[in-house]
Amino acid sequence: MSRPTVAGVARAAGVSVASVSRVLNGLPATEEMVERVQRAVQELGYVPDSRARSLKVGRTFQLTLAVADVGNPVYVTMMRAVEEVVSAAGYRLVVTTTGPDVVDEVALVRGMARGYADGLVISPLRVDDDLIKSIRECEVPVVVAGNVPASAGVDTVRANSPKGMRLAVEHLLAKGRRRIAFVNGPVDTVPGAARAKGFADAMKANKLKPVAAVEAVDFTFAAGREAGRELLDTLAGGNGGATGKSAAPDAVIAANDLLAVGIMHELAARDLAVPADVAVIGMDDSELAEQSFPPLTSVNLGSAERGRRAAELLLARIEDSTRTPRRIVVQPTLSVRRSTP
Amino acid sequence: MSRPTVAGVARAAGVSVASVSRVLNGLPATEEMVERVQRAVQELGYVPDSRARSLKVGRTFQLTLAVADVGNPVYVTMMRAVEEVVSAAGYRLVVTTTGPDVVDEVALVRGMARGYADGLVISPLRVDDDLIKSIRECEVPVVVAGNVPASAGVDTVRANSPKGMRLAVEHLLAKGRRRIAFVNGPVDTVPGAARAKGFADAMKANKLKPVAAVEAVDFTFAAGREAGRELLDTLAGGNGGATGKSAAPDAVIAANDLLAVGIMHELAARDLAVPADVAVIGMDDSELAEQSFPPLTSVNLGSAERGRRAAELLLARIEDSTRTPRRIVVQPTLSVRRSTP
DNA sequence: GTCGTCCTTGTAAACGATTACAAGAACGAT
DNA sequence: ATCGTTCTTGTAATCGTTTACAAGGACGAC
Repeated sequence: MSRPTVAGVARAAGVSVASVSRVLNGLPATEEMVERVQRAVQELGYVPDSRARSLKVGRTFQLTLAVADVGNPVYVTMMRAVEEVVSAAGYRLVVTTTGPDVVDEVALVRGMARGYADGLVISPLRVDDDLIKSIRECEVPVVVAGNVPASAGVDTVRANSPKGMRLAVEHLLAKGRRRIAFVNGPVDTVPGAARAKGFADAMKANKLKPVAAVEAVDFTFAAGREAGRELLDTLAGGNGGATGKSAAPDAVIAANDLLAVGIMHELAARDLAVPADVAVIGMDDSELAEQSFPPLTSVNLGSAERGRRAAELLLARIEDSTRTPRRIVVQPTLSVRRSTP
Repeated sequence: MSRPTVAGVARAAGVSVASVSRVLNGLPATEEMVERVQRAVQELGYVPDSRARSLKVGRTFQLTLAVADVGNPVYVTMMRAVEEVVSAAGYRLVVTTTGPDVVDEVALVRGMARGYADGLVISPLRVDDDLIKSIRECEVPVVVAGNVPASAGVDTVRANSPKGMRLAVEHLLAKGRRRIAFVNGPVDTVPGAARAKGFADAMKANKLKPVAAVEAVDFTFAAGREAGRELLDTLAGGNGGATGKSAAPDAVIAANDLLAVGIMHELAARDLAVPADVAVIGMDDSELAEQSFPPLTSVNLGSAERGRRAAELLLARIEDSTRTPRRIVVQPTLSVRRSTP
């Protein structure tokens, strides 16, 4: 015996399919009708088929959140915020992961045309014209949690990296650190580029020259550790053979928390104390920042708020597809912990 | 102009809808037919509607992975493994999160009847008869990544917690630690219960008495920290007024990595050195274990392999729904890092 | 030339829901 | 008693696919 359908319920209740559908959707019906249908539904254990329903009504009541890397704790913060907003609005949230390649992101956005969900929040690492084009042409509303050109004409919620960088640099400066190094992620990514520029500007504004800057191969812990190694090796070498503390920076800023934690491991391996010898600042202020040891001072780029606002933007656009695109930028704060003096 | 359908393509190509569908699905057709249809598809930018398709064929080519807490790094390991297997088999993976309540899990499993996906991998924290019943009656195949009674008759892949505990205890013993404390998660959860029993058995087998055991309110970092506080306070009090090191355990085993890291923070706050004063062992061997400082010795309960096997089991059952349920248990190993001597 | 076979293509009926429209019932007002 | 209004219910069309079935064409064998 296969799954009951609305027709089966109708038969069991001795009413028409239309009536069944009506009581199921809370449309007006007599008490007796409601009673009979609900009894039949109970009896048969009927559950409506969402595919059929969404085919007819043109909505799935599902929303998709696409992130590049589930291993990056900044996304769990964002995910929680998005989940909260969309579930309050009666949507299911499904999460998919795209990986670092822009082509996969384009494929995902194009794929939305298949009708998987009513909307998409995407946080792309890399952005190119193809991706922007696919977003503009997407069948369903898309909001970008990240930075795309205003000319793209899409809803976005982004962080203010430059200001975040300024917070970091000035905090270090206030603590008397001036030999500041920077470990970025890949500079061909959107956040990587933004942070590179933000860091350069912040340093210039404070009349500082970076003691070194290295680019990790991605935004992961392993890459951070490797970048830390490279950073410290280079510095030791550049000092004409001097080794160890003398040549080391007295502070390093990392483009995200995973990188920062990787760097702290490398510092520890070289017996450099954090924050006594080297202060470390991360970015994202993810759960990892408080879990790391020492707890990591981190620039809070507002990932929770970005998630929340992105979700709200998406819901608003689903409601009214003609509204003019908004570009929200959320302001950073600094969460000071023990990795800085 | 709205989205093109197969009818639109058929009109544009001057052929029938059946022919369009056939070439789209790779069924035999003349070269010319294929040519014309593909041209029309290109021209109109046609993308098939997966809702309609799956309504007709009864499959969605989506699989769901449901986890309790996206913030727990053990799930990212598992998620990666599942993703790899299912995408290789041509399925999309969607991830949803259930929260800690069993009723939400039941709702999710029941909800699968709506046709969201062709199968489900679920890793429930808490299991009751309702949940088992819902799994057995589920319209789509379900495999449980976790422990449910054999009588439930469902495919499961689970860890061997008792053996894992034995690895942990014996490692500590080999290092000369005998004052072993245990921090568990909620004992009304499946992993909590398994680890409680595993720990007790392992201690007994080695003729040891636990110096203390506390139960955290959940499996999170914050709960670990709080449990660490409670543990150390209790011990200090129980020692008749003596404070600090003398009363402390010389080793702590935690039921997962998040708890372990929380405990390490509390130890640090009390100037207890890891591993010199207190050794710490976590479980799950998640990414957090290598990211923490000092890197955490952790019992690898095989989350990646569990994910992989669970996904394979699911695919196999989708293939053949009559096969007899399998119960796979994957064996633990110990990843020794610097939190133990 | 006729017939049978095989191959390609088209027509129309599903899949399981929602909903426009029509029909019937109930009821009060005239 | 008749009519009009309102309210409830049923019939049937529809969403965008796939696919069973039938029809037509090509071709070789007799």
